[in-house]
Amino acid sequence: MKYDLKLGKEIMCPIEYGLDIFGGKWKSRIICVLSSNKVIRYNEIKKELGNITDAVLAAMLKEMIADEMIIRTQYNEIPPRVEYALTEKGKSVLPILQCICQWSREHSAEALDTKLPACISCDQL
Amino acid sequence: MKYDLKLGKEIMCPIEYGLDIFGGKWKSRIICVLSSNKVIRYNEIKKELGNITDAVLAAMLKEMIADEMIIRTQYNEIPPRVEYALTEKGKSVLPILQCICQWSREHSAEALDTKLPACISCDQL
DNA sequence: CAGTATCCCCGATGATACTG
DNA sequence: CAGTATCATCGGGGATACTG
Repeated sequence: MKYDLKLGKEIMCPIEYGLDIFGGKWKSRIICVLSSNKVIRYNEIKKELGNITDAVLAAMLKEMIADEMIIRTQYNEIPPRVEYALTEKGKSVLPILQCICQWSREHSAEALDTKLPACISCDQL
Repeated sequence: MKYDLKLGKEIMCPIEYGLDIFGGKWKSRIICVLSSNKVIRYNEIKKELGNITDAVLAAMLKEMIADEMIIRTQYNEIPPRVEYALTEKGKSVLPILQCICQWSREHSAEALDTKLPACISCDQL
């Protein structure tokens, strides 16, 4: 959901804003990965996420930069080096992700016959 | 995301489970509406949500029943009367929604030039 | 290495009509 | 009243190829 900052369109309810920030298939995972690495390079993120494509990863990172959830630091070397890290705003969602994670663990066992698997990313929260 | 209970497929990470439960465009709103009405009828939910269509509302309610987030009570009267209410599991996500709501209010002002609007549903949390 | 550029697919959501 | 049935749409996400 694009709430174009400049145009100030798409007035949204608070929960929508939150879900736009860390919802979707990848953003929460990216936050998790960044949370356990002070700084991390593009290809390391990609490796940790396993099966994300470049197009999607690049798009997610771009949105998250615009949302001020992460910062991108580019070193003009050859080969290029770019590092990503959580901003303070980014770090501030970690407790929420932990809450969701804990809630899910507590309530999924009843619903699913199986327990939720350990999650490489969430478990490092 | 359908994690068919019977087939037990789609093993997911905890955060995914949570986002499946209350993520998406409508579920969190439905939970909010139900949280401020002990019981509420189908058309009342629809009215409160404003612009949801029957097809989508019915689908959401069905999923949420399957997830054991809400209960449906049907009275065999004419005209039909059906009431919905949050289960204990459903109520247990309210603190999380509140967290998200509060976090959004605290952090959106910087990003958006405008404050997030009061939200009929969230504000009753 | 860290991405862009394209093209494509599918599932979530919406519109509309109909019914027990 | 409380839905179901169909069809249409839209965009998030994916596949692949290419590049400074």
